[in-house]
Amino acid sequence: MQNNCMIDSKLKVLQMVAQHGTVTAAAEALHYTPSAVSYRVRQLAEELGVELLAPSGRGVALTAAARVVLRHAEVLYAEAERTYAELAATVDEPTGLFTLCGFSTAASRLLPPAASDLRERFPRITLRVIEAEPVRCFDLLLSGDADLALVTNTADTPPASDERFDQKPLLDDPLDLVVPEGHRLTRLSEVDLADAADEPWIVGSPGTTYHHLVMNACMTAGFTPNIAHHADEWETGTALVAHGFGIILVPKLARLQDWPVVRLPLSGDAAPVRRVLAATRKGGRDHPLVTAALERISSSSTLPVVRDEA
Amino acid sequence: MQNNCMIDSKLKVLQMVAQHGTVTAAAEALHYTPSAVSYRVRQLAEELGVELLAPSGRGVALTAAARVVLRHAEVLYAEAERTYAELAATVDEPTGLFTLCGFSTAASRLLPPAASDLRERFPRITLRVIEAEPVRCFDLLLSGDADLALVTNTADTPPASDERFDQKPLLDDPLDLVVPEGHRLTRLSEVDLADAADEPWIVGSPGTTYHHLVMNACMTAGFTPNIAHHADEWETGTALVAHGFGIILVPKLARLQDWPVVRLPLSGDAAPVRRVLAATRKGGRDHPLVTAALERISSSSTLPVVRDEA
DNA sequence: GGAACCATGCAGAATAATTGCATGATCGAC
DNA sequence: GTCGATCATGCAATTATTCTGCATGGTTCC
Repeated sequence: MQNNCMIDSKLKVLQMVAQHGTVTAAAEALHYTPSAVSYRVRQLAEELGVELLAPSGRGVALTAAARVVLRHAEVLYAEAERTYAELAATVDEPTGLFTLCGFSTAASRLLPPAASDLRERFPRITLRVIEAEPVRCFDLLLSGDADLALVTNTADTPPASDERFDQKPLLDDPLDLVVPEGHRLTRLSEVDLADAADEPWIVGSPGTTYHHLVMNACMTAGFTPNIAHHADEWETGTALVAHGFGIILVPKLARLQDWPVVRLPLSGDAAPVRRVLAATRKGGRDHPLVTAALERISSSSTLPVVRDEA
Repeated sequence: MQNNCMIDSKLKVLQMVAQHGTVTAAAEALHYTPSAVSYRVRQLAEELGVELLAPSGRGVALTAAARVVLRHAEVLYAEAERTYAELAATVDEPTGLFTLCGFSTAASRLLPPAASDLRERFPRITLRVIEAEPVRCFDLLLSGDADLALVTNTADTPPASDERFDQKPLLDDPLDLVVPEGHRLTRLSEVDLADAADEPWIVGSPGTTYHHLVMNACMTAGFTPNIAHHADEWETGTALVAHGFGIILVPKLARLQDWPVVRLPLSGDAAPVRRVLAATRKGGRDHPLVTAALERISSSSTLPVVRDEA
């Protein structure tokens, strides 16, 4: 996808200062130096005839005028994205760089086939895949370093109402229960999450998305899990399970190493899922490369596709 | 008012090429050289990854992609204008240059008092008034050389649907009949346009707005005028009237030199008017300086104000 | 066929943006 | 309090970008 021509880059600088809170952090995100950022914001402020930044502590704070500008900037960027999308749709052979990003599992299981498919259908596009946490995915979208992101919702993730992004539910990734081989639950024909209420649990570190996900799932199923261990990677968790330290929940999308464990699909209404969202910059959802990528991901996935119109 | 920051100036260049048809004319309007315009358009095209201009005869023609870009550019500019307006409304003391323009009569009768009033209310604003034909007024708005224009509708004027402009009816300027002193019509207590059906008429040159205006008025009143002479300036027309060559219609707003003529207000339903419109760039209508200027013009005018919401 | 007009490319000039450091100011820790 | 860390900004030098002036090649009109 092309970079932001159309909108003056000074606005992007201001937006980055707003996003990252400090001039220095904005500079880092833009691959600039702090003094360049400072200079450009000052310049924008002069051209607009208003103050945009005010010193606050050792950093800066946005003025009311800056917030006005940023609110309108969202509209501008969305319109620019729609333009790029429309142009790409009218051109026979889109050209340029298209970057997909997504959290670990998505990056390993969903993005490579989609990218490969796109490369075949649009040979003149250079494709790039970045594995990044959801929060960083949104940063990548905003800075133009990525064009489509697969994310899950976390507490740090922008809300759906954020006018800078489009977030569309893409598919639901159900969670499987992983138990050691020969575990009592493997003898049941159908396993419900509540069946595992008395087991020792292995969850993510407090505060992580995975921790919340498991906790919420258990609460919904009607019990508070007995937390025996913490593990933040599937590999670690699976190893603990294999050695009989407890059980874990893993998304279907996640591939596990070869351990003596059994993956049990969960049934019942409370069967927990991890919802995968497709995020773009506002206005970029209809870009032909975006729709092609999402189509491919939806159609090739064995997971339930969310047919919701966000 | 501030110049166009926010939107990349390359878009303005493309818009100017579209508006003026040739690279050379666009360059002139932007105070650039043709090669600079050519360079910038090429650059925009490269950044967007599309062709924007194609050679056509000895000039250039816009591609479909260029038209797509321009359609979106209209939205961008409108949003930028709304931003400027909102910023100016939040700032206690607007600063900068504010330019009013209008056709001759408006420039001499309506703009000076409005400008004077603005200068008093906004001392830090530099005011500028430009007298220009309606068509050029729109060019001035587009190029940012003017911020508010008083125009009348002509055949060359952009239609109300043009998304680059806001055109709001401001006031109706009724046309008076000008006859020599002692003319038979001066003895009537009320004069209808139809009463002048048999007089020799002095109108503008064919094709001018004034010509159309008079012709339409007469047609509406139910007669085809007997055109004896053509005069494009009030001064000339009045002189001809004074010497008994015929009669003319002049807008109430127009001041006439001291000739032995009588101005007769017209009554009746068919009483012709010249509608004065206030034009701004799209989105600029709510700028505090614009609203202040229009308020002043409306309130100080003895002419019927159009209370229409355009 | 020639003159006028138009767009574009290129080298050099003018302009603008960016860096690298130095300064001053604030905050937290000890 | 004082020191070190963090942050923003200003300035001079460097670097990148943009613009001009002219030359070229194509097109139209007379």
